[in-house]
Amino acid sequence: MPDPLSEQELLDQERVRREKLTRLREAGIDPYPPRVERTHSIAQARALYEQGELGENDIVALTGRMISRRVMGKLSFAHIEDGTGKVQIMVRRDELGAEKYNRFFKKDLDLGDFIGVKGVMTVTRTGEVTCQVRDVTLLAKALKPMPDKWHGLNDPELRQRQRYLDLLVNHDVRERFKVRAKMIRAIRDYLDSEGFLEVETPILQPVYGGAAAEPFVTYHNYLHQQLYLRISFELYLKRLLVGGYDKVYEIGRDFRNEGISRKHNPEFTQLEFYEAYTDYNGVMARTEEMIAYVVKEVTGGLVITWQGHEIDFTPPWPRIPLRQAILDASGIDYDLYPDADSLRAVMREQGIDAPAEASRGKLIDKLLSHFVEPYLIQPTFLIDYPLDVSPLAKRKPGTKDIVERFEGFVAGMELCNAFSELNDPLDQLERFLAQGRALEAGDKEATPVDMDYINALSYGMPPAGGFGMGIDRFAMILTDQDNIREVILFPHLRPEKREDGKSEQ
RNA sequence: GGGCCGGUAGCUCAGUUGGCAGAGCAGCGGACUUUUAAUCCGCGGGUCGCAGGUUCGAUUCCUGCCCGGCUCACCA
Repeated sequence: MPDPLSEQELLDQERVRREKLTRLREAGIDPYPPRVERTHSIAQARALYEQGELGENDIVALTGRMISRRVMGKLSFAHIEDGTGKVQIMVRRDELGAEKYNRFFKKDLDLGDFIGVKGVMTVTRTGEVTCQVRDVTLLAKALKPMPDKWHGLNDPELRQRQRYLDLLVNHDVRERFKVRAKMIRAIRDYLDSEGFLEVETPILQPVYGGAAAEPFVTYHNYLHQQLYLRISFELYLKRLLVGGYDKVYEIGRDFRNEGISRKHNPEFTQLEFYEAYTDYNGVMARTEEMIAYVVKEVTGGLVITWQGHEIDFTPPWPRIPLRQAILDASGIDYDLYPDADSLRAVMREQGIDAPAEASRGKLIDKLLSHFVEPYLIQPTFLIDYPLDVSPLAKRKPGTKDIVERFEGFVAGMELCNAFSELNDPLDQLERFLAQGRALEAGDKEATPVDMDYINALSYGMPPAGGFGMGIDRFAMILTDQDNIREVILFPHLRPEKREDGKSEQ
């Protein structure tokens, strides 16, 4: 890779900025001074001025990036921006001094530079709150030109790879991640106020489990131990129920070694909570309550717009048995096909892709994703799932192969997944063994047997309901985005290709 | 991996039915004391993704490749 700082590689505009840097240093000005004088954030200064608390004798020191400049001879206007907002500054030659104004302000400063200004707050003839500047200092020089001030940065690849530029220039992106943070804060507020304990469990796990996914594998050099990045928190959180906590939750990162798509990133943020002495019906009610609380906190109401759809989160949400939903949408009643082969046959008759190696549960899941999921725009619970794809869920009484499980769908996406937790250690062991056999038979998403978890269950786990939700997807819904990359600051990207064709990293 | 779309100045984009490569912003020089996408005058800036082919001539047409986006497949 060429040295990004070598003279050879400089663009014309970068070369000019380097020359300014040299001039500044020759004039005894440190372009990256260690100290900053600041009395107010921009938002504070504006607010105080508008409240009449900053008079014409109150000197403020403001800081920010210079994002626009309009030089009109002996008078100039510019805007500076910090993390709280932007404000216009007015710079007069006779207030700054001819030397400093003509050379320093007009020539050596560029758009993108961080500057400090001292002056008084005032309002211009056009009514804009403005800092009338007595002195200007350079806080940090920018050596590269900013993206287009009007059109911003559109190139999707640059926006993801150089997110700092995207954020710098695209204010809606900056706002989006504030909404995301607010959403997560509201989730914590809700769960904390309901008596849940926030915990942290291992990311590096000797045995992975709790979901159907391929893991990332890593290695501890000093223990000579193979480890996996977690694919879920589930088995650790339920150990905490055994330990005596009634309500626990964790918000953190899961890692799944799978494809990237509009709805998938290899590492993603998950919320899981577990609650003793309830079941999936209780969890459904709590889900509605929590989501409604968060939506209201973040947006102010319960109805939002997502990609042109009005979505109403007002509880209660419809609860539809999975079998019924698939029957209504596809005409296929999977109860009539008690094994994978017969179900596969009827699916293929209808021209639906039905892989030979898929289990009955996976085929049902295929029907769900094909016929049902894309159309569930309004919040909807599908309930009662096949047992063979739900190895940690409690069997529904009176059934053989149905479990008490629901998934919540919004905006055509699976948002959350929950069930009555299986707490029968012997049943759990049998299901683990079935998973283990599937894993050995080549199902890469099956999980291995976790004997310590069986051991924990053997000491007794209270009846409980558990819940998992993709935070990123929820953020997509609340920020009106249709690609998960837009709500992850640094989404996973394929390695950047160099000119010689070798990849970096 | 398949299909579709794209890659032209730092940024956002036009354009060439094959004939000197364009605009706005940004930059440089100048004018300008109430602008705010400031304005006005002047200037610089390009491997038109890469390679090959057709042609007197290719940024434009053809082939291959690279890179990216969307989508399908994959994916609980």
